[in-house]
Amino acid sequence: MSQRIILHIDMDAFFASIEQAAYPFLKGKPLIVGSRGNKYRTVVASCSYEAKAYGVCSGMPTQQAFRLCPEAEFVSADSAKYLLCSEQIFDLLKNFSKKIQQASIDEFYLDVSFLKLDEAVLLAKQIKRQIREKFSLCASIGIAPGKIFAKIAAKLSKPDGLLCVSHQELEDFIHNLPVDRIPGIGPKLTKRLNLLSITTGADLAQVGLEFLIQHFGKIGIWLWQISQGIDEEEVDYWDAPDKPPKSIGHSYTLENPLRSNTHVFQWLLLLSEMVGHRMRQHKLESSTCCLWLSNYEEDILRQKNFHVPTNDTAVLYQRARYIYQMLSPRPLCIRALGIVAKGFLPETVEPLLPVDQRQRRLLAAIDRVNTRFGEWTLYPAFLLGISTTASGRASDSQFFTY
DNA sequence: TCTGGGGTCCTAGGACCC
DNA sequence: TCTGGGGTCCTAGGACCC
Repeated sequence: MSQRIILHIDMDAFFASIEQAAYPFLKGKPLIVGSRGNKYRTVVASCSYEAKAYGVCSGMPTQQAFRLCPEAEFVSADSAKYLLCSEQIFDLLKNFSKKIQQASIDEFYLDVSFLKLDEAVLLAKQIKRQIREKFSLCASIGIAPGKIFAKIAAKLSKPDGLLCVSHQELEDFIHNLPVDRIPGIGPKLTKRLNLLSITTGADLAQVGLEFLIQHFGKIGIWLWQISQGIDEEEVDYWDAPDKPPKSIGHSYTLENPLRSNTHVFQWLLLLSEMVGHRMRQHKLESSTCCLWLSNYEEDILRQKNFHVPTNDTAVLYQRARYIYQMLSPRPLCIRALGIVAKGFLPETVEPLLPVDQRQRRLLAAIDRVNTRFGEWTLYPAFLLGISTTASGRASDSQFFTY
């Protein structure tokens, strides 16, 4: 049987590089891209290599990042722009294989098993060149006989790298790999492995399957497979239907903590509308509502199955509010809150009751207005007075309530 | 001035039913 | 009437990823 050849294309400093390409004055400068809102109250979504040189990295609180690099430029993330660019890169990659899969906004897999290995290396060089010419962006590419090994190779080759691991080289590659470089092994698992004197792929291979199952259960099987170079997960065809999401949620960390129920209810309605709107876009209804709250001491997560699926903002809101009111004790002060919907079913074709049919038409009309004239053109009157960058709303005077 | 926001998958205990 | 075993669902929580 011929060996598989998988390419993992991993964009370098994706968001920051797009901003540098769009605004040339940012080129060559340390740049931090964070989420919308106060630039000192967020985390680094992406940063340029000039910023990385100061020790800045993704996921770091921006406060810490600015301490390391006070002269860094800051740009609020523009996810629509990054998504568009990601789609264009995906379109470009479709030219090279029918088996191509988007792994995240800035990562793609390409199965080119129909090529010889040296041809695959030439193709990878061609892809890098085309991405540079068309988008002024750098991509790192890993080539290996399995998806996870290609991904590791791409990460190791950064920035602007190309690393090919042949079938013959795979065993050495894995044996020399520190376990914390394997995607799926995070800080906790690394610590547990290290306590058992397992620090490399060679150690994983040496302790054997039985030992790994004994200590890690199902994850142990997966760890052993990695140590043996086994990864048979397929790359999807590019025209495979999109998998529906398993959950849809929104959360928001507040500038000032909430201390009154009225304010909590306003936020729950806002979040219900955000979640409901996205479910309606996906034509999904959910039966399980999950409420997440954080005060300064702990996170509280409560979910409840309501059996009757819905994507109606008002019903979602009632459910979130119900879960909130059932909390005992209820936190007196809330710094962040969120709602997640899960347990999806496809939207019912047409509700049976006239009252539900009217509500469905009303929601659809509101969604159409907001799609055409901008988010939050129409919104519930109960939200008057909430000022938030989370919703993307400007001032109330430009909008209409219902 | 000290940690965002969106997800996925897995595990484990309790309730409930047969 | 009591007890036990097995399966499934619900819920909470942990770990990880980008």
